[in-house]
Amino acid sequence: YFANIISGVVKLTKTLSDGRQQVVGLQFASDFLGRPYRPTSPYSAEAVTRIHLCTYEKRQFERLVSEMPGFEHRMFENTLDELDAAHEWMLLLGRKSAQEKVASFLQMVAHRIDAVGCKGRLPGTPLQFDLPITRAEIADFLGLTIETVSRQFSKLKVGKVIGLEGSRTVIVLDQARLQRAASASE
Amino acid sequence: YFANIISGVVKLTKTLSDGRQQVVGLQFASDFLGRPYRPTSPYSAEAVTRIHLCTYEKRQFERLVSEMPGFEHRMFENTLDELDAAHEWMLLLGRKSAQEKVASFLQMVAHRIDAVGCKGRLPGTPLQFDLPITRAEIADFLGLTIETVSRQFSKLKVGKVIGLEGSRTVIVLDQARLQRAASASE
DNA sequence: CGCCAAGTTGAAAGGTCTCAACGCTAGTGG
DNA sequence: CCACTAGCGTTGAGACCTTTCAACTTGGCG
Repeated sequence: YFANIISGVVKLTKTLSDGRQQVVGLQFASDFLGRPYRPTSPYSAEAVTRIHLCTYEKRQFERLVSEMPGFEHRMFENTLDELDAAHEWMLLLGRKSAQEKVASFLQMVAHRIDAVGCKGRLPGTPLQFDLPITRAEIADFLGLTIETVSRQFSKLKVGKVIGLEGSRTVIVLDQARLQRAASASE
Repeated sequence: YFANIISGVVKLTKTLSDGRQQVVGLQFASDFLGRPYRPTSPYSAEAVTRIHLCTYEKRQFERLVSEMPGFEHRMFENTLDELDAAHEWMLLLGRKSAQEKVASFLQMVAHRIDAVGCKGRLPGTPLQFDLPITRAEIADFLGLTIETVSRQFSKLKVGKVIGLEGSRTVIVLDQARLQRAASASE
């Protein structure tokens, strides 16, 4: 089966035989799910929020490919973008410290939310958003433990870089400092 | 410019502003280089051996796309495979120990070499091959330091899992144990 | 009100990194 | 022919960061 996400968030994970898990992708509204041209996906997908999907079968996918000229092209471009994102994530996983990982994560979420959610946000207003996932899932995403993620959140909070309301709501107090803490690539 | 690799190995890297580097891909003979539909690649490419390329311009690429019906489709499938490989690598970078990383790396190279190089190898013969890259590059690939990579090679050698002739030539003595040391995904 | 899951915090253990010294090999020039 | 040098690789010791294990707190919900 294939699907497009209408609303909600889906995580793509890979797991080692002893249970260690790594999130290899987060898919948001309008993103595609499934592995074309293969019988099975090399990863598992799991909803992290309530979701609405638009599912269709392999057959229908093939019909779309053959009948809509631009369809496969668009899929191709999306896949190229996903590959770029994966590369960026490899840099994070391989070379960044826990502090940088968490800061980068917050920036990514802020960016995605900003692009979608709060169009009417006033410039200058501190950016605020809700994390779509739990600490455990963030840890699996960043290649860290829950405790380390929690400690880094606390550090950023104490340093007045972010504010927290409950454990899900994040307010970016100092975007410049968050940016620097994330150590973007050259 | 775009290119296909005729022979040799190319590494794709991303770098942080302070110089930390991560190899995000290794491209071998017959693989494609370049980022379609974007003015620039989000990574840099560097030859790690003497290479032969077949280069062509953006224009020619576009002509290939429009004139050869199956061309873009094949590119798409290759990209999907690269994405799968990237996901596998994210699991390695985020969740595996140094020991497992090095073992996984050796397995990957052995597999790639086996598929291409020594077709006439007798079953049962210990698999032998030359590493295409230096310790420093392996370290950048695995998200480790040179020293840690070196230590893990030594451990595998002492444990009789592999043998080394010089620093480039590797002989796999115990494929089963190497497999286990690599902790493949479920 | 009390329970359970999620999150936080502390202390100790462990793994990887850093810094430093040393070894090996190949190319160079005397 | 051979010391010499430079680059790559190995090894050791200590520092540092993340993990592990444990206790504790918070928040949502019956």
